[in-house]
Amino acid sequence: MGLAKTEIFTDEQNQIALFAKVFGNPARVAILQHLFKTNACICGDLVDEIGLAQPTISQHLKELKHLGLIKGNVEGTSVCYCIDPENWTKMKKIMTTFLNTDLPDPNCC
Amino acid sequence: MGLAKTEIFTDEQNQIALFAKVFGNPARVAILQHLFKTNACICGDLVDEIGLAQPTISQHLKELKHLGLIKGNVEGTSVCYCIDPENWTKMKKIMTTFLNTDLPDPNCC
DNA sequence: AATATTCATCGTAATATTGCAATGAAACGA
DNA sequence: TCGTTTCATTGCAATATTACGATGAATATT
Repeated sequence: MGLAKTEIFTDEQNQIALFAKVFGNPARVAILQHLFKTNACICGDLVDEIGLAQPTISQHLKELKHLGLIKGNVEGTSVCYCIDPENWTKMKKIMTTFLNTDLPDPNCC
Repeated sequence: MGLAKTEIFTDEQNQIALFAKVFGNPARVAILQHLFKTNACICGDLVDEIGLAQPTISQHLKELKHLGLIKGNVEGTSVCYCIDPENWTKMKKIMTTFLNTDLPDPNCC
């Protein structure tokens, strides 16, 4: 297997899982945090900042881009990546709705 | 590989990744949502609610429990699972802090 | 005591993920 | 034009994940 049975879940549940999965690797978290911190767009600086090989960073960027959380612009030989504000906001809404579900009364177990 | 290089990241980044990873499967999202919805604790009802085999559900519950997000109480032959409010709140704080990072000025790329 | 119920654990097959070296492709400078 | 820089892509090895059948352990029911 190694493959989730997405058919039996709601679109919302699958979407939450997809977003969460992309945050499930510290390298991608670090990339996003760096993109936030530098505000300006960063390209291969990420390879220096984070201690991973260039193909590895490139692959993580690809996944973040595929989900729409970042976008990349070519600038000469280098590529400039940055957060996609609209999609980030959409994602945030979905995730926080899930996380903010009201806690049940503690008189449970 | 198949293994993230956790040594080169901060504790915060690794913790975010760990929490996110557990939400990265729709079955676990569905389990948590059901635990929230029913308020009362649920055991093997999850197997009926969600369309997965009992060992599969049991394994997902184990992972959620291992992270501390839920706890289980034995009640006769059945086991009662519920959200752990304190740890859920702690997790929520960490995740929302990450998600709520201020968006950079859009004059980027 | 014998059986049934409920859940955990083990073992396994199929697939996914992670990271890297090697190699391409595109744009720039000398 | 030729080499350099920057990034993407490919191919691979190691490991992780997902789901399930078979089985085990514990409690309840008869």
